[in-house]
Amino acid sequence: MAWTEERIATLKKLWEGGATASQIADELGDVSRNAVIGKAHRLGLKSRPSPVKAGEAKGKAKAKAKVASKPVKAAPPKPKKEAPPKPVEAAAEAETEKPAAPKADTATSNKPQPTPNAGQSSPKIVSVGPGGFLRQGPGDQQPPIPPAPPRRLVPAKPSPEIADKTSLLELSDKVCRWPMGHPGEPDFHFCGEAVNPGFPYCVEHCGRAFQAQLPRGARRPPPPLPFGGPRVR
DNA sequence: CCCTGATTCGC
DNA sequence: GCGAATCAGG
Repeated sequence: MAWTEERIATLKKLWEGGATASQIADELGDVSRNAVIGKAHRLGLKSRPSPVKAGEAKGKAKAKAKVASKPVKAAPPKPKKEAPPKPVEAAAEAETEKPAAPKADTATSNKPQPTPNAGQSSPKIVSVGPGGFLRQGPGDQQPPIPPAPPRRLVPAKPSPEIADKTSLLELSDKVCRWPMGHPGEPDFHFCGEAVNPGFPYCVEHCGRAFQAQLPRGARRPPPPLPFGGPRVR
């Protein structure tokens, strides 16, 4: 199966949405986990919680004589490139909104909701309130954790309600990208609320994704994040 | 063992 | 460019 534009778009969004390579591969179908990873890297997306340390790049590309096609391969000393000390700060993302929107994606950004669809929400997916938990299963993936929470959260008006499920193909800069459920499930979707200006999530999910740094003595006891969130000490 | 992503390298 | 094989950490 070739990598069509759609498949690539799906791969990107699922990858950025926090889905694992296996989940993405399963979602796309007809591709292996390795294919997904390889494609993701070729696309330039990479570096998400990787179990493997980036320390040494295993120069052990030993003799892979398995396929035994090229018997003699002159292996000149490969210059190992050493990454210069580069401070990791993807933090500034929260403020600067970059209009790097896919080509055929921006068209769906402005969609009216003629169907209120009241009382029709999926029973399995609940909107968690502050302090609530949303664990659907052990294999569930994490929402992207913010690298650097802003000091203050800007208040914004909560939208009345957007009952329509937002598919990953309908994501845009304007809607909340918080994943609901997990990829692969039929009703997996994204929040789709109007975003808190300057943030990738709506107001409610900003409250889950970002933890305000409160002055001493006014700390919040339980972090609302399921797990894996930045620990407040 | 299972899982994960990273990397290499023959194709 | 693609992805199986392989590696390495959890």
